[in-house]
Amino acid sequence: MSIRTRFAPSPTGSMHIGSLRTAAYAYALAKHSGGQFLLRIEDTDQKREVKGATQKIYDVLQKFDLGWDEKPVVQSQRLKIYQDAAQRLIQSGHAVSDQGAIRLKIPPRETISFHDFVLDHDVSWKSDDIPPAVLLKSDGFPTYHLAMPVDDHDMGITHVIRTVEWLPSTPIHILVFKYLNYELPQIGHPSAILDPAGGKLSKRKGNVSVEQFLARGYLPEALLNFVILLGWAPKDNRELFTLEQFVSTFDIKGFQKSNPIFNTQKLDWFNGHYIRQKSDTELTHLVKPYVKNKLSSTQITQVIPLIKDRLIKLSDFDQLTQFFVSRPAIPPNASVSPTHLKFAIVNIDAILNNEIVDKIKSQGWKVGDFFMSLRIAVCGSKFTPPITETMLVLGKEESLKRLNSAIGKLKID
RNA sequence: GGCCCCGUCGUCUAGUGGUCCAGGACAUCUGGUUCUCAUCCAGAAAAUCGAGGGUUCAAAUCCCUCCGGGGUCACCA
Repeated sequence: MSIRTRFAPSPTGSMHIGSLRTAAYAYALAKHSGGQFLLRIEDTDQKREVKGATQKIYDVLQKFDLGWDEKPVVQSQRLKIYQDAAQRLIQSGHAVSDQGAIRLKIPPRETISFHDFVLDHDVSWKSDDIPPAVLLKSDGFPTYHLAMPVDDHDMGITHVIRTVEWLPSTPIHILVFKYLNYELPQIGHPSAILDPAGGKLSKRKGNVSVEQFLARGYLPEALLNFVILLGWAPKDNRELFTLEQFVSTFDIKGFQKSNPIFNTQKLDWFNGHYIRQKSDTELTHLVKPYVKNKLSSTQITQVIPLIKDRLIKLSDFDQLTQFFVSRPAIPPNASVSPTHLKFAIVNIDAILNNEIVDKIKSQGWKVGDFFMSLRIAVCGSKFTPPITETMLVLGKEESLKRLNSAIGKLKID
């Protein structure tokens, strides 16, 4: 029998980075063995539902190539099914009406346990510790505790992957599966991502939405690679994974049981790495939505090779190329030699043709010193891409203007 | 507080009784390449394996207690 997993988000806003990770795990578990990865929209709380959120879920999954099989199941379209299930539970004596809602009846003095395939051991509870959870709300909508067993059964889910915060309510679900005469699927609880400040990573504490990371210039492949390694690792210490590679090496034995802290330093490294993997053409295309300064399309194309090794996020583009659009101010106390600049003006063609080094040396100057003078005069910064190449992109005319302007300013000072 | 989960370098982790005085990656530091920065390459520092007891010839690996972290106790998921 093939493995069937599902990703079951609630459409309550933009997708959480942790949800992306859970989706990737569920996807990999299914696809590793050629199974199916299904999608379910858990929209049973009318108050929390956000319009457009469902579409966002589809968009994000597609952006990360986490394609799902079959038609997504939408819980709000299955109300009758849940209501019938609740009635059956009442009839079999396992649920009771309570002020318009229907609650699960908890059997006394029983031990409820299951084998968690992520934790890799049994977890058990005394039934007396379990609360009589509401299964069907008075508005006729099911709670998660009813909808999850019913849907996972109907969808033929074989393996449920959800983060540890669900572990405490698992005995409720086990009971519902049992009383509905449904076979219990395999259930596994990967760790929950923790906030660096403590507690679980939440929207209130910072940037946790996938959209925001994308908007800040992180590549999907970098985000995915980063996130799958928060709580999962292969036995051979590999770090770089495409989705396909992740799927093929995925193994439930790779789950780490402790909760990882969401430290994004490594994400930056992944992002820089994947940016450098791109061709100049691809990168030019990718960076365009982030270009807010006034560089023309041609200029962007010319500049990309110069800044490729310096980009950490796509959104760094403007900052790294600022001196292309605005004439820089010469920083005070900058060590710029007017003699260097005059020499550069006279020899501008040699500079642009990359034939200047010997001439610098024959002047008895250090090559580095000379270029630093140019760098500061032309870009107003001590840190830039190679200055000759930068001037080439700037053009002869603009380069001369800046050199002359710098000389003028230096004289005034 | 009750119940439940977890505890290896700052961070993500490898490790399932001996080959571990614990390996990799990020971050950090140093050196090399380079016209600066960055990239790239090389190297260093960094974990008494949460603590204390056991079991064993032998424990990061098994057991117990404690401590610490996290989750959950909604007609939210």
